[in-house]
Amino acid sequence: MKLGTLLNTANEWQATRADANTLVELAYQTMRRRILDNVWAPGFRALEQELAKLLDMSRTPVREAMMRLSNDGLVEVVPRHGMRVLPLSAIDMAEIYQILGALEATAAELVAQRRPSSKQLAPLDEASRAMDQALKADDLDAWALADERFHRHLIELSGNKLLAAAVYNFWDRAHRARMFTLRLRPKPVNSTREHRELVRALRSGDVALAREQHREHRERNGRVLTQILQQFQLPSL
Amino acid sequence: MKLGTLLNTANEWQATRADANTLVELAYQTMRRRILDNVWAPGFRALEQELAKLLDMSRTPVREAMMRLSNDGLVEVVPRHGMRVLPLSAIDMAEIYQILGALEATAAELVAQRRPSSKQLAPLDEASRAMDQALKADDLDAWALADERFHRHLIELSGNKLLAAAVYNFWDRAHRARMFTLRLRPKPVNSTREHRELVRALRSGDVALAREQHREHRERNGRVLTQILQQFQLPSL
DNA sequence: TTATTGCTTAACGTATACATTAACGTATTT
DNA sequence: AAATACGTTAATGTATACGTTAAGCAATAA
Repeated sequence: MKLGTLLNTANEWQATRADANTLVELAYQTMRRRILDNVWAPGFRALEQELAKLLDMSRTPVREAMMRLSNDGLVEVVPRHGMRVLPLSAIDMAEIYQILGALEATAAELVAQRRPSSKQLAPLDEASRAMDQALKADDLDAWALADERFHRHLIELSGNKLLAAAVYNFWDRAHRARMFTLRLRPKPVNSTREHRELVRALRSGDVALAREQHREHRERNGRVLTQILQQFQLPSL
Repeated sequence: MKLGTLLNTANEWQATRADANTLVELAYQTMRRRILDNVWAPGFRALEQELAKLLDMSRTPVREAMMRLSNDGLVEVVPRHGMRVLPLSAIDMAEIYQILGALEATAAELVAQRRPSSKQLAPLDEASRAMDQALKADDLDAWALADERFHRHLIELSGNKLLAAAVYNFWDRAHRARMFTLRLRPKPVNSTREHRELVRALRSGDVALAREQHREHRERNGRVLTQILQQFQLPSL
């Protein structure tokens, strides 16, 4: 309780976002989810008015939500053509994974610098185990969830809030492509090993190693994804 | 004509932002400039209505502009207290420079990978020369401009547009602190040398060296800045 | 047939009216 | 005197009306 209070006073404005029962928030979350879940596939178009009717509100909150999605890089808004869910080109994916490589590697470095306790690293181990299990059970969705859990916890451990926010933003952009290619690429049998190696580097406080390991991890990831996108000629994924 | 048309169809929406004579754009640019130039210092507060009157427009475009500034991390919007220009804590600065270190180092790496021609690197040399000159003339403002030119060109050379956009965003956030500390810190006599060394690494295509050099360059930068902020106890800069 | 011009109208940008919320002061109670 | 409850009101959130713009089409001229 005490802790919660303290955290809230620190940045209460963030709280006003996620939960706030404002219509803008509702519109934003709804539309974002539909895009990420590919219910509104890339190329999907809609006008302010239609969306307003669909969401049962007026154009104003829809507009604001559209602006936020546009800022997130999920849609583009063209003056008389409404909003259009952006396709994800292979080029975009390559760019995004370069960025993620840079940011997450830095996060790993920061974690290693902090000499994390075993307790702090436990969730990473847990996630690694879950990934293994999911892979054995051939449950790729569970694998993806555990993978995300691993990376999310790593980012949080870095302590750099702005970095975390930036990373999450780029994750969002890549999310659809990741899900789409999940079943098209070779089984991620090496991923778990790479994660375990990273944890070892973190535990030993080997800053440079942690950084490089994660950098390469993400770079490999990006290459695989990009190649698949190109292979499948998914011009408008 | 033909050419223009073709270019427009490619990404006309980008054009609609920078120039578009829309009131939102006007409000956004005006307010952003005032914040970056410290006309509206950190802690400055204003209500939608006041701003609307000030900018001679209605609340609607002001609202949208405020939202964009909030997304940029320049202001926060608290429901019944209007907009408040955010202070820049030493912690924020440290976080930002960690991010910039990661992103710009990756940019340097990408440039080195591309084996840039002398012609492509020329603007970097020019900027370095201008920095030297400015330093000799004791013109810190000119120095800062040349420094920014150098870094901007480097980023552009990387070819990663998303990375560039991300970097520019974080530059904006750090801008006020940079300007503020420009005259409080020791003269950046080493900066030019560091830039020249980086250019050498780029020219020779030494990917790892380029990356590390830029990383450390930004990290030193960040440390200096952060220390000054702490020293001067600028709790609400 | 093809290019150009003007008209129609859908969509949006902006203003404004209205509803909702919470901050603040006041009064009442203990 | 302190605390709490309540009403007032300022500020925001949302809806809607209105004027402007440009996309698309049709008609006309080359």
